[in-house]
Amino acid sequence: MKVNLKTLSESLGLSQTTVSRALNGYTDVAEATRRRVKEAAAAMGYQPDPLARRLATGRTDTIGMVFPFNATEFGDHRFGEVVAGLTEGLAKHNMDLNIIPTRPESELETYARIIDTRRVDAFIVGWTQVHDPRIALLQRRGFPFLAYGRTQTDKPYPWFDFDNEAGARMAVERLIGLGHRRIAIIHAPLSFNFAAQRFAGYLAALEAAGIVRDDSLIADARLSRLAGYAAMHALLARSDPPTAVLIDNNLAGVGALRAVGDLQLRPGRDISLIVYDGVSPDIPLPYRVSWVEQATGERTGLKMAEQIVAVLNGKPVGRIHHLAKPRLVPGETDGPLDSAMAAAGAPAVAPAPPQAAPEPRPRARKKLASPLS
Amino acid sequence: MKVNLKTLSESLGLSQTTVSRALNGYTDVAEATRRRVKEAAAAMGYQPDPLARRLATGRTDTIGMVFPFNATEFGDHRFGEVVAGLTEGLAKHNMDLNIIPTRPESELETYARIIDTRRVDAFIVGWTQVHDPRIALLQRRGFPFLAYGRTQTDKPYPWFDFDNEAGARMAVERLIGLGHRRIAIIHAPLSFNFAAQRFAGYLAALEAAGIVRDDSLIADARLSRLAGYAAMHALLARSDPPTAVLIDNNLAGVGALRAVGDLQLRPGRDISLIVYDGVSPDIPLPYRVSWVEQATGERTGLKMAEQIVAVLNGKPVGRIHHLAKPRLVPGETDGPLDSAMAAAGAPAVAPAPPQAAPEPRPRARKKLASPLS
DNA sequence: ATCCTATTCCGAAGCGCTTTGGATGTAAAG
DNA sequence: CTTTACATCCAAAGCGCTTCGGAATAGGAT
Repeated sequence: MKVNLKTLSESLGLSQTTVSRALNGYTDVAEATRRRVKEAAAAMGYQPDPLARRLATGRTDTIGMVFPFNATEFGDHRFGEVVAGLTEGLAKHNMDLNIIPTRPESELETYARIIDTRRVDAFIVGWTQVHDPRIALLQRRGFPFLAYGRTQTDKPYPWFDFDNEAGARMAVERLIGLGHRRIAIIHAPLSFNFAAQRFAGYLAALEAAGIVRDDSLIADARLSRLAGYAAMHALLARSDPPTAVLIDNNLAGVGALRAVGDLQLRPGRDISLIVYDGVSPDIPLPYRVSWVEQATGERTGLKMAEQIVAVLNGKPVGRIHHLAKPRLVPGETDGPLDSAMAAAGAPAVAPAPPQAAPEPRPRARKKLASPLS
Repeated sequence: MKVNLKTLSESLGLSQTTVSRALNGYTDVAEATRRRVKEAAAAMGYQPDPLARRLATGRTDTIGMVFPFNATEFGDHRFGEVVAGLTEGLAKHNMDLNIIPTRPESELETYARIIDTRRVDAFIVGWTQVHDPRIALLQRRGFPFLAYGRTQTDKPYPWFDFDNEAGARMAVERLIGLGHRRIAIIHAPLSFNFAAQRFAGYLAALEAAGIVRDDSLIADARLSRLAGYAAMHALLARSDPPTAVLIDNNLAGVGALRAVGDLQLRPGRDISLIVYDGVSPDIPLPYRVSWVEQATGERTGLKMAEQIVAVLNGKPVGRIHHLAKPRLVPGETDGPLDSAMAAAGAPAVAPAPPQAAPEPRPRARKKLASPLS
């Protein structure tokens, strides 16, 4: 049978008030009583009805994360880690994370609906844009949230972010240190906060080294494997291809590495590659990728959980910031310019691509039939 | 200011009861009154508080889907489609879908917790196992759910499923029709309902054609790209490799195709491949994959939404079933056995793999250094 | 003996909605 | 003119919990 506060308190000979307060850790209840109550509650399997509790307190103890579903993959491999960390971190505070799916075109309406129906206490806003309408909405409505990635707005707001600019800069500086000058970047749309920042880091590193920016080495690519593939393909098909490339996200990174492989080039020797954020461990690759590592997703999630709790506890939002420092993890996909040069001068080491008759081919030169048809 | 039933009804000079009933479509309120109420509600921006409504009705209008997060990808590309369809279908009934993340090891506890705290009206249980403890739990607790994929249990329960056996059978029959005899399968762990069914279809097709089952052509692979890659690699490294392979899931499919590519073999000529469920459109591939198509994820989701609504409306669960028929979509990755034979006899057309000296190589024979270290 | 101060407990009022079981008024039926 | 039958509307009782504002009891201080 259903045991609620009423039955519990009656069976204990106490008032509902006292039982409730005992269970919720108020100090105005004797320790002995509290123990009795707790034991009885456990014995009878009492579980406070969260619906009732919510109505009474106005809180839902749930954090929302609206997730726009397109028909492709459901986020990258980092996303899963972050969610896992977030879940765990929130659990410590007896809170739940809810992922609320939405069609991409009605994302804003979904936010509005969730706010109106008070289904969550706060949001976590991911994949922030430089100008983010979701954050504008949340600020206008005065609804608590934590931005996962910064954005541009006058009003203060709480955020978690990585030092993307520093990370990209480190990566490019390393490539420069290896002797590279023709350094390309494949970046996600610059409307994304992270892409804009990483791009800025790329430019800063070049400028600091006195390398003039070459716009033809800058490839704007959608956030997808396919786009990364196409972009890398295009870069390598040039008559004067870059000797090094920074790919600013792991999805495009997978595609870019694929393109390099399809062209029979060997990363680290024929061309140097650094992938921001690495690639999913579930991608079969014969080498370790050089990458810029951010804090692991789990740690990120845990930290964000703390932050969102702080937000809900009324800590001034202008004070809730965390900037995680990235780290460069050298792998086998970057190397000194010399080796690339040597390779370029030497006879073909890499065999011809499939379907093409073998021929000496210093570097990818001819435009191969693109798989993207 | 906050407008609730009380203020609304007072401003209208009506009772809360009438306003509530007017808004909720009861027939015992005059049409004129209903109109007045609705207009006022719209004008004042009245939104019934779902928390209060839930407490009163006991329903949450939310369907839950607990999702175990491992640190890798967040589901395959079909998952996103299904969720999208589900969301849309539920929206028609003013219901929401909630994805509830959990650590894989505590999945069952998460179910229990959600049930205890009555956060959702019903669950959708995905990735069903042949013997599924989650379904056992839900049945024991008498909690409504819809299984996405069948399972083994005595008690009747509602499910949505694909005719996996027929699908696999069709695929293998096609390969047989193309002349193949040495047909391998790379399958997910058979504890998965879909894998067991597809495997059964594979065996049935072989048997019907009088081909003796060869256990060495049966590869058990985790549900991942990497596992598919390794499995295919192993199959092709044999001295007597198969001439055709059925891969029973799209994740392993990507890996398998990758392995074939890395070995410089051309699918459809050197070896025939059919991937159950196709591969993500975001994978760069120079050919169209032959695959077994199930209903699109969107349609699947929509159908499931209807089903779960039926469950909640009390339709007998033993009557809520849907078996979707798969369809074979021919692509370029399968072909007649002859071509494979011809290729095997002819001089090497495919160049040697990178890092290995070119040599005539009829078919993948020597074990290449595996990228999986 | 009286007054204070803790300490511990509890009555009752919500939170905002749904729903049961009438109450009221009006028109059709007898 | 009284009944009966609808058609409308509403008072009040929950749903199960939290919390405000005391109340009661027991010591200690005066």
